[in-house]
Amino acid sequence: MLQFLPYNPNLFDMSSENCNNANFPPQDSPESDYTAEPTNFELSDYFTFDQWLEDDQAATIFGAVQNPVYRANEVIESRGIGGQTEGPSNNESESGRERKRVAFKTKSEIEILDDGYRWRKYGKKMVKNSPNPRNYYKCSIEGCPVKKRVERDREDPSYVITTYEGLHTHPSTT
DNA sequence: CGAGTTTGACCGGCGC
DNA sequence: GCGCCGGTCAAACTCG
Repeated sequence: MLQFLPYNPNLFDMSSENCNNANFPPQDSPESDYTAEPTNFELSDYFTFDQWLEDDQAATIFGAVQNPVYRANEVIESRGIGGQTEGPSNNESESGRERKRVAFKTKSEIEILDDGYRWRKYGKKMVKNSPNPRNYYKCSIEGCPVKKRVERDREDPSYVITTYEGLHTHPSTT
């Protein structure tokens, strides 16, 4: 069962050795590090989460969280999927990179948050069981495979759910 | 004119 | 096989 973790800036401290620590981010919240007890958190159907991202590649994605906009909007939930290798030539080849997926749920009036990258919208769909459309974006940098989905929380439209997939092959544009 | 957006069409996976 | 659904494509369009 997943847990709701109160926002803790240390969670996103990518500059420290935390990135190489197997316990990063913490699986079990140390009592003193959080302002509230973790509570059960029921995910929407939109995402399935298996495990925390553990390697420093996560920093590429989590870098978005270090952006002031995200901090201001209080990241309340973030988890990643361990990538699955696909196709005949599996992992470690430069073309068949491991896929990573990370979702953020942020309280925000606007849906297009500045996360340091440029995005090109390529699709919009109404999804079942939600009154809100889902928007699809690709990173504008040529050759960069990163995509993201943006939609409003079906239960609380004041929240925006952003899902990143893939790893940037370039530094952020800001 | 180039870059980004809009929007209906198209496609593949999945359950029946 | 068929229909549903989520994801992507691409032509037309908008904007600076």
